[in-house]
Amino acid sequence: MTNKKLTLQIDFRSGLPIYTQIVNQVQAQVASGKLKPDDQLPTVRALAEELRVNFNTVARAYRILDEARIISTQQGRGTFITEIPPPKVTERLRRESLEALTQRYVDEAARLGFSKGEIRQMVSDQLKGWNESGKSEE
Amino acid sequence: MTNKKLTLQIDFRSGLPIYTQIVNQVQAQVASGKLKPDDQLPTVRALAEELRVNFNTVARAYRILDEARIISTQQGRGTFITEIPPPKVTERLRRESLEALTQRYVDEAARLGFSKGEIRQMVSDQLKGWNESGKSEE
DNA sequence: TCATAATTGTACTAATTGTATCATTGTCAC
DNA sequence: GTGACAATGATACAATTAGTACAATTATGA
Repeated sequence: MTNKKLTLQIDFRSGLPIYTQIVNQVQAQVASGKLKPDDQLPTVRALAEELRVNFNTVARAYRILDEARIISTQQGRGTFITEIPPPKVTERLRRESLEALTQRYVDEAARLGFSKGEIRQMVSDQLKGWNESGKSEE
Repeated sequence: MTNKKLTLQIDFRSGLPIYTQIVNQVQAQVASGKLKPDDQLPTVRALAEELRVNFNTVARAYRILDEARIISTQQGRGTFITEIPPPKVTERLRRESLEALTQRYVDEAARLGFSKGEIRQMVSDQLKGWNESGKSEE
């Protein structure tokens, strides 16, 4: 399912900024599994109209969620839920997830005619230029 | 062989514009030798239908490839892979293709919280169970 | 041969979507 | 009251994809 209704309840008198409420509720729905990876969120304008707020407010919420890697916004395309970073999944699921991702990569590289050696070398090179701890939490 | 099937994998949510994905993959297949000089690519409309995108999106990709002298588009005739570019260029394209593909993979794995060691290990494992011969299967 | 249709890429425009910048409003400390 | 700051809104912009009309080439058939 790519497109979700995304039912949000905005309380205009709660004192909480609207964009914060949007952030919180989207976050909650992702956490609860109501929103799943690759689900497409409403456009900033559509959601804004539904909530009767300015679309910049929605955009602001989306930007915060994007920076938090919860969603991925793409100009001209739309906004999508990213894959859940596995914090609490089992080790087995974690492994399977990496396995699937890697298999897609290797298959694709093979399809493009690259050899084992080339692939191994390139992965090695890319990993070299990457500071392990820096999960880019800046 | 004049006409190729041109199997492309478009990921509509990868963040990369569709036309960019087409460019990258054609480029990679040319570099890898999977597509050879004088091979005819699908028409913009045919490829567009297959990929379920607008034909202008394919046309845009073709135009970029044309400007890069990788393909030659001829109004009313079709689109063809150009003569062999200098080996220097092919080698560069080849490397760039794999580099881009690998970077996407590593970035994604990193984003999901996997460590360098885990990634390296998984790639190594996947490569092990793969018989090298599959280089140019047709 | 010539006329005409079909095929193929091109050009221009429109629609959809998110982004950037600045203005307005409202609240709170002083 | 005044100034500072945060939240929201208004406006213009940029990126991507789609729609429509057209031009060049090739195929077809009288």
